[in-house]
Amino acid sequence: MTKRKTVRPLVAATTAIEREGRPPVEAIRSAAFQQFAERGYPVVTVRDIMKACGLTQGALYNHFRSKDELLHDIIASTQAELERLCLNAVTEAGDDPRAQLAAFVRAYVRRHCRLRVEALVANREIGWLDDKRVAEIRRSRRAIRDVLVGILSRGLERGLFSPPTIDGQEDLKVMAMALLDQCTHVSMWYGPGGRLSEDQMAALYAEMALRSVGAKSQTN
Amino acid sequence: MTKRKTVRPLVAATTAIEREGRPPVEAIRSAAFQQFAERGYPVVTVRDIMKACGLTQGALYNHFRSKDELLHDIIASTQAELERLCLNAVTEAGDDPRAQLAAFVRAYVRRHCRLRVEALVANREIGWLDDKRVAEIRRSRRAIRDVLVGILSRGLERGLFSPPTIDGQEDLKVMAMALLDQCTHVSMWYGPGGRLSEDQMAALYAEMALRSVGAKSQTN
DNA sequence: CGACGAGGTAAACGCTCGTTCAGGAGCTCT
DNA sequence: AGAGCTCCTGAACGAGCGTTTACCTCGTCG
Repeated sequence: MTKRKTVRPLVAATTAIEREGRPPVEAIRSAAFQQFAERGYPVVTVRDIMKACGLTQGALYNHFRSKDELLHDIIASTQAELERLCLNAVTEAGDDPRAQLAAFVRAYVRRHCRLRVEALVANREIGWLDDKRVAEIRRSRRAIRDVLVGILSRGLERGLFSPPTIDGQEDLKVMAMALLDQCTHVSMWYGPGGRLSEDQMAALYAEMALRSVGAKSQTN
Repeated sequence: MTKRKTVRPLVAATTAIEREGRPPVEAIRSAAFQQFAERGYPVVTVRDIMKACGLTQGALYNHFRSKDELLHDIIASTQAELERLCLNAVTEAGDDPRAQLAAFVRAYVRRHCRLRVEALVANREIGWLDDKRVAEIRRSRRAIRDVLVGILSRGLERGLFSPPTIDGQEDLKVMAMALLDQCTHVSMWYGPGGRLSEDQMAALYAEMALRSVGAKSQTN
């Protein structure tokens, strides 16, 4: 078999010819999102992206310095918005770590259901960026994880959580990673075809998280 | 920037020049595993793989029909072994669904810690295979998920689990996916550098799973 | 009206890819 | 010794890649 012509979508996504009066930069960004999500950064060509929004290869370089920079542009904006969303959810949830954890998970899951294409790309394609940019994204991911670790450790201090222990000691970082993995990868399989709505998914995952960390009852 | 020369590893992995007396097919398989895990299937070239085991490009085609078939070969064998491992763990765990769930999760997590390179490739690179082969792998994944669903539903029948409900009803498939996502993606970040051993990871994840599904106590 | 710049086209460049193939080295058999 | 294998080499192939370039087509404004 020689070079593959068409690759099956890595995840289902709506296909549509882009650009209905939108400024071309936006059309390119959105077409790139679709294509990267469906088939993965390295196999999507500049020609593919530009054809999807009715332009030709060369026109990309009127708007972005390179294919790499296009990827960075869409990943970085998505990631920044996710970080902001998580922080907001927690600060608006009041003082109780149980409410904070539930709010965090709900917001995080809802977003990964609704914007699964964007989430998918941001999570899967970082590796193609150069070192400095990858470091920037990873900092943001660590920040999100640390928000979660913070919630867990406050809940533990106040005796509201009793998470599993290993040799009598908790490992909050690992627990936070486990919870995040669970919520993040909803974007790999959740689709409008499923039985559960976004809100139902959010509620289910929040409940599982509360149980995992042994949250004392009487909660929101 | 033109075509990228070197890409940062997507995940840390030991690098070593392969082939110490092993038959070349084995050396190729193992070199391919390393490289696919570190940098991803589409950007790893046939030349890369063969250089890593001290041969030249052309020699690949004495052992595999194509680069595609090499990928299929290593993914399929890994996946088959995972399926077998999961079934074994459950049947050896006796009759109690709580013990079955714990045994399943322990085996699954331990394996994804120990063989994280293999797990990573099998999970991330399926998309590059052709339709028939991808269907085969997905069947195996579904089978594993259904083992988990079976455990949950037996536990529910016997009143040993009380999982979260959505509008008064459980969704065992979604719960099973959530648990599997959590355990699978350990392979993305777990490393020998971490505080927890494989067994400790397995124990922690098993405990989280039992709590998530509301397993009644007196267990293991 | 004519200059100008923004933003498009399509050919071309240099490179790398997966794969093929003619040739050769090193075995084991007879 | 030499035929017949198994396996490897290294050049070659056609194709596709990201990017550059020369040119074209507008709408705007002095």
